[in-house]
Amino acid sequence: MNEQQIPTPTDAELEILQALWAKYPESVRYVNDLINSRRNPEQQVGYTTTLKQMQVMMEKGLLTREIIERNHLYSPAQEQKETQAQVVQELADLAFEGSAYSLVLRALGSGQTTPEELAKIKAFIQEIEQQKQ
Amino acid sequence: MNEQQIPTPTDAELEILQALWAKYPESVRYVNDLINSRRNPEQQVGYTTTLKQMQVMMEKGLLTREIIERNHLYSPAQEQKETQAQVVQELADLAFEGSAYSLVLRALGSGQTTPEELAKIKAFIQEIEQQKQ
DNA sequence: TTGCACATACGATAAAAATCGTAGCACCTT
DNA sequence: AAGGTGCTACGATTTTTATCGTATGTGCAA
Repeated sequence: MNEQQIPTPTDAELEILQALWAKYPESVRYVNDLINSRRNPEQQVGYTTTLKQMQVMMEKGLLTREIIERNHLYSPAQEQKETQAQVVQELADLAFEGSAYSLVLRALGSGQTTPEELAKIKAFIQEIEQQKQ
Repeated sequence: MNEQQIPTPTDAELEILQALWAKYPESVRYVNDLINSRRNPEQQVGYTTTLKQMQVMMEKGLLTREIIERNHLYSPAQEQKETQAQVVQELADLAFEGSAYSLVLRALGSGQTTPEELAKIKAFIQEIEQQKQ
């Protein structure tokens, strides 16, 4: 029985994945430091917490591990874009009646996108439209 | 001390909100039925579960309630678009390094958007660009 | 007026997610 | 060789989220 299916990550797991997508393979120490550098002083998380989290993630199939000269180095099991597609789909189902379209509209509506980004998005849409025909 | 801040909804709470955005004010029964109609037979949820959930949501400030002729009718406390903007932002932070832009790209990349929707998105971007200058 | 049929309130429990404490091992430094 | 430093393993606990059982109330139909 090949356990093919990878569960979609929880919030804390996404935080860890984000650290690893930026650079991998990497150590627990690296991930823990990076995470804490982005958190308020009040909600820093202990090293063993991150360690345990990553061990669990390995069991779930979210991470892989290699041991090089006694160092444990972890990597994401899926590519960033796969996981991202997964979580976007999930959010669309949960809060946008399954429509990626209205999710996009909402994201654009936030006004946080720069003119350059808007231009790139338009270009990307052009591309898709080209392909489709 | 005016408790202004509304917490971002959990998954189960979003499911309930989605039911109410479609039509409100409405009863617990309505919400429970609608939710179950969208779920597999195995994971149907009991009436009291939904009831409890909605009572908690009221305490959190996510829902409001009015009592009309002994019927308890609930409504979302926030507009749909506000909550949606909130959860999109949260997901962007968690899985897209805070960038709504790359979230949009990923959502578009899923290939689930129809040509019509793509056209509308382009039009919407035009609008934003107009406003900005 | 008895007793369903349905509704709410609320405590309890279950399940899932997140955090931490402690033990134990290896290596370095003195 | 003794102690310090830094790591992993792993059980336990805490916190949050989700689900449910039971008690109780009210109107309506037989």
